[in-house]
Amino acid sequence: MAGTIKTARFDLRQTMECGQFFNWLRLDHGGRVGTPGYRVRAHGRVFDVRQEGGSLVFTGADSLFIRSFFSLDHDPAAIRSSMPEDPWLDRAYRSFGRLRLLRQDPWECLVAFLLTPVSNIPRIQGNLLSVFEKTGFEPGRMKPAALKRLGLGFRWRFLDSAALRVKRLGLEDWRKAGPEAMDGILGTGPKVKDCVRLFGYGDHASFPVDTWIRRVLRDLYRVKLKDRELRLWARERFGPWAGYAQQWLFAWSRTEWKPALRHGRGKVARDAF
DNA sequence: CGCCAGGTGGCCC
DNA sequence: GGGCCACATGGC
Repeated sequence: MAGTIKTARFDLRQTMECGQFFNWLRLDHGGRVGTPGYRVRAHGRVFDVRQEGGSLVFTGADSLFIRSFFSLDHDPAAIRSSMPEDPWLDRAYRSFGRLRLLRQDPWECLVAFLLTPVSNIPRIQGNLLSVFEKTGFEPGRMKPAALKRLGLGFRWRFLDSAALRVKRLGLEDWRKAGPEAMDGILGTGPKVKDCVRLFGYGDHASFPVDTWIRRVLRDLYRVKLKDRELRLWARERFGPWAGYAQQWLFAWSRTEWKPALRHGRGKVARDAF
């Protein structure tokens, strides 16, 4: 299974590396000209994909799956237009407006985001790879003793709790039960749940508030609200596609705002932008 | 080599 | 409900 799909306003690298999804490896392209490719593990499959100009080139999956996984039916320009005028959003959109929110599998997505609390993206990615190699993401193979040896820190308990819960229902029924099936699983606070709603269940109005989004809204938008209200404020402001705004702002703040903060002797927080 | 990291749960008041 | 704090390690 291989193929090519023409795309518009799509950037594979932004999509893979913006922080919504961790289950990929960059393929060494041996010095060839062109964008680096990725080996992707998602929905229990493995496929390779790279971008050549306006086209997505893939092997190991069929085009229907690729269209769905990469949300090629979404229209970023229309999504941006559905939101209000906003200089900060403009900035973020200018840099990351070609990413697409992926359609991830809810269970794989939950496993990944249970590894995120007080961690960092390189580590999350490494941890996720270890978990896959050890368990194949099968709840039945997620034994405490095995999880403890993977360098997950305190997060091994979260996976253990999730695996226990899912084993009780069965993976298929658990998936079909929707986001409420996360209730009672250790480690699923508001942030993790919002991420799984957004990235795993396709709830595009969801707006996860993490440390970077919190800073952006506080220091740049000058919104002084608690996290709980911030989520609603953002949903209200950005509308049914608020999840895209979240991802644009998140990716931008980490890659462009954060470095400027570090070099700015502490005071460029807002005015320099 | 300290500091910090896509938070959360369990206390205390 | 709000304000602490430990949580277990690795990345930089």
